[in-house]
Amino acid sequence: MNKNNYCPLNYTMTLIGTKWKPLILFHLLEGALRSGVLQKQIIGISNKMFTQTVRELEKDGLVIRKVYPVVPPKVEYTLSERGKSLENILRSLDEWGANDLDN
Amino acid sequence: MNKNNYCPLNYTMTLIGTKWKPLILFHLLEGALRSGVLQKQIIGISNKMFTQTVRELEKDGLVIRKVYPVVPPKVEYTLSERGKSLENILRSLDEWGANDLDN
DNA sequence: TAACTATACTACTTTTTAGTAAGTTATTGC
DNA sequence: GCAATAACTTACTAAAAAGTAGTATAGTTA
Repeated sequence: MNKNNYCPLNYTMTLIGTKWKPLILFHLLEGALRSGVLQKQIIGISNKMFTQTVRELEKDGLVIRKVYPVVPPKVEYTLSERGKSLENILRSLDEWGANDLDN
Repeated sequence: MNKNNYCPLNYTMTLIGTKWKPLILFHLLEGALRSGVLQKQIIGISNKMFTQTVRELEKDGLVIRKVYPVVPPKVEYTLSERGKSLENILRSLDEWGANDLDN
């Protein structure tokens, strides 16, 4: 238990509270995606941040990374069960933003 | 419309996606709080980050800052309607963290 | 008159996050 | 044998977020 965990909300934020994580998880809600396809959907992300972010999500058990041993490489990302359990939150965040933008 | 807004979720994250914002909003769900009381509830926050963060939340219209012209100063923070509309999200994030910590 | 109060501001430093640009891999198809 | 491919990886730089420590305020109370 680190010092950020006295409040569960804070713990949640350490897992998904960065610029790109929620966006990547959100795009994976629709199902598995090849690395390159997913990356193209995340407009504005650099190659470095994409790889770094999905790897962190993998390390935290929110996404599953499946590598096919072919050349050129093929890698697919899917949400884990733990990742899927964020679905309501991710959709709520998106909906809130959509409503708020309407004013 | 800036470049982060192509997805509403991303827009939401620019409003509340920092270390302390969700935590401060969460603690205000219970009602108005004096500045010092609120700050003491946010364990680990520095004085600077507290002031800076509530002021940003005020600027974004998520909290209301009420100043009483007395000495020593008295300042109260409340959620605005816009801030209150985040209630479900904030509680969901907290609940998700609580469940996840249980494994 | 000096300490105390609650709130905030400032300058400065450190830490974290993000971006750029180039290189690596191993096989295929020309 | 050389370019094209998809998915990284690395070194370096830049920008954003957060932390530390000190200062300001102006009435009230000892």
